[in-house]
Amino acid sequence: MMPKFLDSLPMILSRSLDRIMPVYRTLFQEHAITDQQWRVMRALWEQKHLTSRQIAEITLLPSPSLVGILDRLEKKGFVGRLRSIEDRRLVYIVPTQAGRELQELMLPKIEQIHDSFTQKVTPEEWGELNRILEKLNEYKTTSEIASGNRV
Amino acid sequence: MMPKFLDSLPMILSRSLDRIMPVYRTLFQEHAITDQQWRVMRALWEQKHLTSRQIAEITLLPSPSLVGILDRLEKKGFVGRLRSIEDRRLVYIVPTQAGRELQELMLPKIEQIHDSFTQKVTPEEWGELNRILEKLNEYKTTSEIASGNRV
DNA sequence: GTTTTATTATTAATATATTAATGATTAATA
DNA sequence: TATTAATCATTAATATATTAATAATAAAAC
Repeated sequence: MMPKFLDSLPMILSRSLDRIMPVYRTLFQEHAITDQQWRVMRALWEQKHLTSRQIAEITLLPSPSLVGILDRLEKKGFVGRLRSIEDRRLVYIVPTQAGRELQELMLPKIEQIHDSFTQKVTPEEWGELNRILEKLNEYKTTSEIASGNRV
Repeated sequence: MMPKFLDSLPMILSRSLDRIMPVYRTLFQEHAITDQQWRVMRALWEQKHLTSRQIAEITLLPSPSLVGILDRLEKKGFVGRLRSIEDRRLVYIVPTQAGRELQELMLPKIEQIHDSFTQKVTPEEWGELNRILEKLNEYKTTSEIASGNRV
């Protein structure tokens, strides 16, 4: 009855990420950027610009982290910051020419890696994975959990 | 044909973790410990002691991070460090009385949360999830990926 | 129109991740 | 057994995560 620690949801997901990320990271290192920095560049793909907030939502990166990540991407010359005129609270993040070139260079290989993963399972299994994870992601209030309700 | 960024394996796993961890974190915060600190305490459950290296393997926490995590758990009085006599390179991590009490206190609620997740899907789906993730975790050399082999 | 409330990006403080390197110790080998 | 190689915990340097707070600005309410 006692759930094995190693079989808990956080552990099985973390274990998968631990196995998967090194494959991507080899590519990232060739271009001297980090996982998070690539996430930002990838989000800018086919976009003229995005606000910091939009990038945080798309990439799942927390806003406070994003400040430093964008600082470093800016220093590397891959993005620029542009303060909005209509709403001066907003800051638009814009990929530079070098940023676009990096995207063009990396995206095919990223997709290649992605394919190498999806092709390890059948299309049905890939669909199942997404469907089951979505089901687990469904919102449940902490009060429900605290009260021990078995839904 | 172009895989959607948001549907990539790292993103779907990260998104799940982002949804799941806050549920656990509410409990962690009640006891003023972090995710990682709980992982260590949980690994010590029903163990007299574990080496730092063993804990790293079980918890998936990187060794360099573990040093600080153990420092803080030690300062909180939940674990102790014991240098091995047979092999003086080893350091045994031992839960203190307070550490045991924390485990006893938290474990039932942790299991309750775990159940609340598994019960969102059928037993078959839970099995499928684990099986599919295992399949995706299977090792593939970076050279295979670089060469673009479709296995 | 002025006060209040929300929103956006950011800072601050602490904890952790990543990669490479190091000191102490033990195992392996010539 | 003297040397070399491997192992364990740790440090160092940089990047990111988490939570709370703040400054600037905009929207809402009065």
